Amino acid sequence: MTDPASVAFRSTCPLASVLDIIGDKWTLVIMRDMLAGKTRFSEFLDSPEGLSPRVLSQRLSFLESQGMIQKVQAGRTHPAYVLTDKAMELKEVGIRLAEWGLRHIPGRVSPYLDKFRDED
Amino acid sequence: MTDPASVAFRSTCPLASVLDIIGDKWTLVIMRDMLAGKTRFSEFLDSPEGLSPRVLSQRLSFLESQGMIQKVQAGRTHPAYVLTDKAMELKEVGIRLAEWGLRHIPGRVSPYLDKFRDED
DNA sequence: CAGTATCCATTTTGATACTG
DNA sequence: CAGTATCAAAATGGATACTG
Repeated sequence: MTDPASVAFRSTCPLASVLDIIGDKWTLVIMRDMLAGKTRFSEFLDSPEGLSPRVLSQRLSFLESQGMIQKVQAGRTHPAYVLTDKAMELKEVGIRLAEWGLRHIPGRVSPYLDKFRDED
Repeated sequence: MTDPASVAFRSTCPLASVLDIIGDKWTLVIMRDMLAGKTRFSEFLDSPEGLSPRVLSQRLSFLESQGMIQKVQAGRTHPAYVLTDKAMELKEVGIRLAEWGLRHIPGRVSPYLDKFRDED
């Protein structure tokens, strides 16, 4: 794996630094979709949140540069994006965030959460 | 930004919706400082990440409108901001994010993490 | 001290057209 | 299909002066 590209970390605080990598509204959504089995560019574009190809492309590149995802392309097939082990270590955090959302935000619906939990 | 903000949720997904509330680079940093015992406006401004009074004010108002923090003002004393129980339920998530940062981002330093862990 | 107001630069985004 | 290019619009941010 290549060295992660440098990020302009605001401090040496580990929490703030993690946020410098995944602290936005899109990154964990993309990772959620990967966890749900999506691998292709067009599949991510189809998410209900509706992100643009521009933003998706930017996030994928950045996440790859940070060693969070890997772009796999075998021959002439469609590229597949998969989470690295490093990123998978955030799965539990994602589940807990979603559970918090279910508890505290009315009207949330989660078809996949039970499935994710069971895989642990 | 004084209106009791309703959030423009992008979807009914609980994870995406949580990110619509705390999905940025500043919110969890402010909550971290509250967890560390800070309660006052000027204390938050002193954080090593260096946020402006403008951003701080915006985030505090929004978080209060979302029931994440409470502004406590007794008489003529300085206002104190404290996390609600609802927000405290994200403490464990914050700890896990910080631990991930310590493991995967070189050079991170965390004087308070052990303390936070012990309080659980 | 606790914020708010202002000004302005930078970033981010959306929509969409376009290319291999 | 998998992106990139482009352009305008909007959100966000920093710095700082200012008020009760």
